[in-house]
Amino acid sequence: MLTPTERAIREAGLRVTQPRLAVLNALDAIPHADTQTIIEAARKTLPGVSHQAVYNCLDALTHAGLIRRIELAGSPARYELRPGDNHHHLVCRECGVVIDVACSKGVAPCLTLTTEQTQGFEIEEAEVVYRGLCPECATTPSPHRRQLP
Amino acid sequence: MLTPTERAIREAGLRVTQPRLAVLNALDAIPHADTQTIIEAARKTLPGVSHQAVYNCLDALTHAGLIRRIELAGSPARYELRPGDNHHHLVCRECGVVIDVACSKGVAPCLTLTTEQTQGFEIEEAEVVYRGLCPECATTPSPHRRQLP
DNA sequence: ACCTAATCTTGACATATTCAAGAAAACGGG
DNA sequence: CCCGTTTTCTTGAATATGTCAAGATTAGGT
Repeated sequence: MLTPTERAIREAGLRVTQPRLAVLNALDAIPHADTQTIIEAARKTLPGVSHQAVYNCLDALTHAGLIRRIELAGSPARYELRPGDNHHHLVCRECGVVIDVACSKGVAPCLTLTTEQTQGFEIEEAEVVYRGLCPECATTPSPHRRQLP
Repeated sequence: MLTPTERAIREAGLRVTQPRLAVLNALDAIPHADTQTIIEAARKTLPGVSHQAVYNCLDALTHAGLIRRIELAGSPARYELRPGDNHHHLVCRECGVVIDVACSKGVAPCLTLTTEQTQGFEIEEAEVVYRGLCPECATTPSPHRRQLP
């Protein structure tokens, strides 16, 4: 008998291994974790796992569609579970925190391009990132990151 | 008498320097150039310019709002001129080419979030990335990048 | 239990970016 | 036009993130 997580891995055509379970557990516990954080979290359940194994898992699980890679300016790659559900991200430009925001319109109307606009591209997905200040950074004067002097 | 480019640099509170002009010229000639490409292009007009100077310029000009940084999964940072005009990007997942696409709706309707959705964030901008295959990669069988075996 | 392919470990390597100290350049005032 | 102050650049090393490759181990079908 397989757990749902194990079943999902198998159904993606991948073998169920300790590093993969550790990575998925880490992502379940820490949404939008960056690579370093995932490595550290995975080592709590699987002490000696190599960083290379974690990179391999992240690549394999991303290609399999079980997780999704989020790349944001100025910080290492982050990953999240359940790429299928239709949501986007709010990113604080000061502290880098990422939170989910549901897409209010289902299939978002302005994310549909005309044939003329796509210029022959076959569009597969649209990704939206909202940038701004989180409540903490908006109220705190300045002692944060990446700000002009 | 200053050129428009020089005036823009001054009005941003920055000094007009050879490296900054070289970087802006490079970006004018090569839209969506990555850092390495910018360094090479800048050295055509200013032969010995250091990579560090180019990084400094890119940071300063980004903070000043004269250029915009675009970060895409798996490739180094890219930059573009005129961040103010309302457009988004189409990215080929095989060859990495980036092209502009105008936002068809002016102020895009679905990019407006409700107060409940923003959870206290002060949103400053929304960024949209469309991913897919460019015409060349869509018609060519496979000998490209980043594809599962 | 055995076999084979997939996956992991190890350690070096590659690439992108940042740090820090001194030298050079920009530009406002004399 | 030259000087002084401050910004910016050069140089060279360091850090961070991610990749490569060879051999050992493991998963899972038979």
